[in-house]
Amino acid sequence: MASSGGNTNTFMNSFNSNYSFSSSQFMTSSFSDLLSDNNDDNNNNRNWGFSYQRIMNSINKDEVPKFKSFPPSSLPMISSSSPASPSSYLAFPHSLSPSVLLDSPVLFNNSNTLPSPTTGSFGNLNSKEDNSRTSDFSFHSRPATSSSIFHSSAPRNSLDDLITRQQQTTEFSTAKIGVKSEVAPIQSFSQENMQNNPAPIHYCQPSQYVREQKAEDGYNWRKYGQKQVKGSENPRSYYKCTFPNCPTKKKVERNLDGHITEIVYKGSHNHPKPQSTRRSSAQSIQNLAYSNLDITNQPNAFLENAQRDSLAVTDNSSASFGDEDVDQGSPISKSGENDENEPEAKRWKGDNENEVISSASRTVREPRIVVQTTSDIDILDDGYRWRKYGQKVVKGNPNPRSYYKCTFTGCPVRKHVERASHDQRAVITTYEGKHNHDVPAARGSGSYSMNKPPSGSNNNMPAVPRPSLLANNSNQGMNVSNTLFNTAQVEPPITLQMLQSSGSSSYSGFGTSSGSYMNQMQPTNNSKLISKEEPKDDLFFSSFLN
DNA sequence: TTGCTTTGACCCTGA
DNA sequence: GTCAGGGTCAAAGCA
Repeated sequence: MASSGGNTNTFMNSFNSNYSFSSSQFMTSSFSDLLSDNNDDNNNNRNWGFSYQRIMNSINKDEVPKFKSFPPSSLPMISSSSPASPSSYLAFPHSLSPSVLLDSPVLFNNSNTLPSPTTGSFGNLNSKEDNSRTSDFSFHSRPATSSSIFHSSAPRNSLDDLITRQQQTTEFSTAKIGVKSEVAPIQSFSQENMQNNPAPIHYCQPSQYVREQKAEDGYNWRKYGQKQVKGSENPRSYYKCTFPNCPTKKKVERNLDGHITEIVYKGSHNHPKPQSTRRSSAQSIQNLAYSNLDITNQPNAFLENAQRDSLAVTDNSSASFGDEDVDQGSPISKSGENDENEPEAKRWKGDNENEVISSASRTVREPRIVVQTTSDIDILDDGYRWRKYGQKVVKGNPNPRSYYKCTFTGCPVRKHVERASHDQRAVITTYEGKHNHDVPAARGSGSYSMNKPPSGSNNNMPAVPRPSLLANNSNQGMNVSNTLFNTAQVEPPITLQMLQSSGSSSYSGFGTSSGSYMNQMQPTNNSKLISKEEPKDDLFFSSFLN
């Protein structure tokens, strides 16, 4: 954290996204063991699940493993055929039937599952994949997806409960934070890890992957282009929804192994999810998890569910869903409308904006799933509304710096966000100026005002709408974290790590200031999603510790 | 034959 | 005005 003179406050936040655990381990170890079970991988700056690879690579090839070396956590789809990073899998013992888990409303608590923003669903479980999973079932301890899927607030119990919670932890760890070496991860995986401890991995060739991925979210996509984006080894594929006149597109980045490292959705489907024969046997995760959250047809319902259930909305939820929701008064349904209201070029501008914003999230979640916003106004993490007015790669830092202005009329505050050159996991948010207004209230949520700092409080920093969990956070930390969170896509579930850390000072960065875990936990999508979640989690963890 | 992927070229935008 | 980069087009090839 640093101050750059005047009203400029620079904050740095560092986090580590590499936390996951083996279910097998989980099954045989106590949680305390899991908590204390460190893994050297954790010290390797593992950023699988980090689609920000290009930046990473450009930063320090020696320090930052490439995707080649560390397959990112993979798809948002729970598919054995998906070449998800081994590390991203949560293998279940034979004794624990996958089908049971899948069928368990507990495991996939629909209230907390979050579908792909635009598709309203996540991965599918193809029948053939089911076969492969019968003996070795694995879950993606995935980011947006997994988090969404496993992020449950409903009361649970027994094994499923544990698994679910553990999954939450996994997911959260993977997705969120950064505790890097300061905190012993429950277990961190890496490709090396997996090589040493071969686990059931179901790889498929990239091409195959692509094909299968087509229907993973329940929609049919046509690939219309592929590009090698600069600074990244990962080719980016462009897909269009094949439904006539459907404007939805998505960009998918895969690493060389074919693992999806990033998915960016643009627009929303204007049609029901096509019935697919492929989604059969085991039912797709999306069906299981989002049976009542199909935003495709009921976009508003999605957000409502998300809010009601304190769901973690995927990444740019704030920039996409949240953004659209808040900015335009009506939730998700706006996304598509937005597309129509803005010229294509501008929409893409907005997309880029999201790209930038979400880029940071790549460090914490992989792959990130972004619903492209069509608005060029973002409500970033801190509750204020920002308009991106520029982006630039400044000297000394290969990472692009996104520039934002507060959209409040007459407000001079600006900020820029960039990833630290020395540590791709560190995000630097620099604020300039003072807000001359209160935090704008989010439409329909009132969460902003609720979390708004008392008037007269230090207004240097954008007020951060964060509830109790953030009580210990400094504004500075919040700012940073907000940024991170905003990019994180998902409101992270509280994890065991958090529990552990909350009561231990050893967990540096947790609940403290910048770089704190707590900070990063702040939902990107603002308080609207966290308001109800907190109490639950508090109770949840309390009970868990007991 | 159909539908999809691949891939090089072109277009657009922003620096 | 130039250049770089991302997004899209569309022909060719494949299953």
